[in-house]
Amino acid sequence: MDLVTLYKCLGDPTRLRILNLLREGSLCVCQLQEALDESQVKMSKHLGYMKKRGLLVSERIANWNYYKINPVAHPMLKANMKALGSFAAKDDELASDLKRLREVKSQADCS
Amino acid sequence: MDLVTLYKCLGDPTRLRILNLLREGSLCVCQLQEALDESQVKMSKHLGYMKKRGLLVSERIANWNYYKINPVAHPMLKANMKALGSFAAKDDELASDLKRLREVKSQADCS
DNA sequence: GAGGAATATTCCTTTATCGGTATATTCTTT
DNA sequence: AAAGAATATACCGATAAAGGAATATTCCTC
Repeated sequence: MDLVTLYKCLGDPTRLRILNLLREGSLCVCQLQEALDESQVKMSKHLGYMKKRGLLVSERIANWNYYKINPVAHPMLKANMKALGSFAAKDDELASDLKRLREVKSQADCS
Repeated sequence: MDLVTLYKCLGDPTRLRILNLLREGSLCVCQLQEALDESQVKMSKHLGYMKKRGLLVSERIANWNYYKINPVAHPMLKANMKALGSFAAKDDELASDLKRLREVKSQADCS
């Protein structure tokens, strides 16, 4: 995966919000959808976009598709994800996304 | 300047090549143009794109317009520029861009 | 195998991006 | 003021992105 592709993936607000949540580990589409309060299509498309470019990997378990950051993705991704963490603390939207994710997770499991 | 905008700026091959050279400090359009062997319009447009978004600042001196990285740009930019440095050492194109820049600089001054 | 849930894909429209050609602007020099 | 150099802008065409609506796929359960 080349650097330009990596930055293109990062250069979209929805994808940044998704990646912010994926710092927490593997998540399925509906969890992301709920936490970000966005449409299913939008989620699926952005996840597909990043997977296609090697940023994410997915694993299907029953009806659910779990996405996570590709552990062998570009090293620059890890650095930016880490920086995103400290940025998220100061950013209202990213912070409340995380908060909502925790609520979503604490509710009934996807299964 | 927001994070998404920053990443959009980084998500283009020509702009990454420009930024790689601007790590060396302030450069005028014709120096960049020569070092990257690209058209004047292309250079000017990408520089304008980044300036408009707060990534670069410029200073006109006589006929020449010198661009440099905005010292007060997003902190994430600095981190990525630094990382770009180590990446450039391994990347053929970025490395030869730097080489050519040094040739350009060693030649007659712009003035 | 029929129905339902989770997800992906197709089609469409709108908007952004990129690069080129041609032209304009700005500044310097004569 | 005219010419030339360095740079910017306007306009155009091609391509990519982004999101919505509708539909398809996949897998589970009954």
